Amino acid sequence: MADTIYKTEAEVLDAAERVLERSLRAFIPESDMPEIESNLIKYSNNRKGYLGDLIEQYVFNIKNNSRAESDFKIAGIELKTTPLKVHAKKRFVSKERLVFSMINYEEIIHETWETSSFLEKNKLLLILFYLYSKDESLLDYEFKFVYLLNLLEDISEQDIDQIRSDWEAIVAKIRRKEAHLLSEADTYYLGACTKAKNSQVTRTQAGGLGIPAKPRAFSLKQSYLNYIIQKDLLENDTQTESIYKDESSEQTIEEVVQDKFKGYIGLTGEQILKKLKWQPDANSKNQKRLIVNRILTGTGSNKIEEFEKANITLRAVALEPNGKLRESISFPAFDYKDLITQEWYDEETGEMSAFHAQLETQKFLFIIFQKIAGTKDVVLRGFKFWNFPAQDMGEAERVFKLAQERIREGDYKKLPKTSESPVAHVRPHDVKGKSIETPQHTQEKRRCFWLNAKYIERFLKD
DNA sequence: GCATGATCATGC
DNA sequence: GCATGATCATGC
Repeated sequence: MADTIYKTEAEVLDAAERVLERSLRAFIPESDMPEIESNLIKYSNNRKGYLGDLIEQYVFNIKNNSRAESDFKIAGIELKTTPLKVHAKKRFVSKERLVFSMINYEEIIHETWETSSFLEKNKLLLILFYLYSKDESLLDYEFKFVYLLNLLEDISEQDIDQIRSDWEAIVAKIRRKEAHLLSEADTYYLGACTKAKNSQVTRTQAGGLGIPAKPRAFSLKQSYLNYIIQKDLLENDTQTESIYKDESSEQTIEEVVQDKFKGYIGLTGEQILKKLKWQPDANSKNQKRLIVNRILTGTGSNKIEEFEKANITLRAVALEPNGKLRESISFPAFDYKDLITQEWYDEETGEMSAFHAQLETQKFLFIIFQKIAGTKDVVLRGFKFWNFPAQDMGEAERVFKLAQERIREGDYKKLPKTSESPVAHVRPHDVKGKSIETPQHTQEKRRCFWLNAKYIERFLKD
């Protein structure tokens, strides 16, 4: 049967919407099943690519040929399939980032955003969201949403400006021959995520003599995709507040934050409260955090739309009067039995351990206060966007694996201490007296990974 | 002064 | 009620 030729977006969309609340199996004739079943066994390591191929063939009636061009040549649409998982409160969240084409380090340095191969290929996306289940054949994944997304028209101007700025930041790093230092958390909405069958694969970067770099692809961050799912597809009220003044603002996230804090840097806590004309209920311990929320949103809300989309975690830190940082930075408590099953990086699926994912994808916004000697007050010194540097990832991996080893041995007295690594350690993190079960069926207090105070301190200096 | 263990306050 | 971010307490 000849390929179907699609002439308009509407025709493609009509064809796509037939999959809603159904799975692929319903589209495949019985006679083709034996071959597909045997392919499924053969391709078990690359199931996602095969899912896309099957959709093109059986849902859209297009034979798989060159994938370099747009999937629907005439309509100019790029087809994407991406997994969802169930979430208790939000119904569905994205299981992964949305991955685009590979970054060609040697070619991309000659591009501009307007002429970029990224924009050329991906400005019009047809995204099929399916509900993933690890026990099911991919033929039985149920499709939940079909979304035709025109990047330049459907995404707000602010967000597309930010995406452009992200693209430019990634390319600038590649131009500096620092492709080996790229991290998904370098940028806000568009990221450069790793993409390789195994972690040994490397690519030559621009300039020829540079250090080999991991292959990476452009991706829309999982956090950004989640926002699209909640707002555009589920039409949930996200209950977040934008930090932008109005829709015509052309600033990046960093510029908006800069503007918000400008009038407050150098003031004491007391002066800031006066300026905000606001008094918190009690002299509570998280007063600094409440002040920061107030400065950013005006209302004190702590759910900021742009921070959720970009996976930015806000941390208020207090330097000592002498400029030292006393407190380390904590991560969520881990479960011992779960932790020893995690792989730092799963070569087959590309999945990361929780700690690795936090370091690779999370951006921090540190709001830096300094204690004033002899008083209880503080001064607002400034702020710093930061993400875990790629060159320290190996050390984080070492601490992670050390923790796993000691847990497997049941040696809870010897979990990695501050003195064992310049970067990270393991320490208790729990409310009083709360214990959980270990792999050895004993009870242990809950613990988590921390980034050493001394390690963070040097990034907070201006 | 620092490392390590322990706990508080808040919001979901 | 619990997880999370923030901070305190203790001992060397």
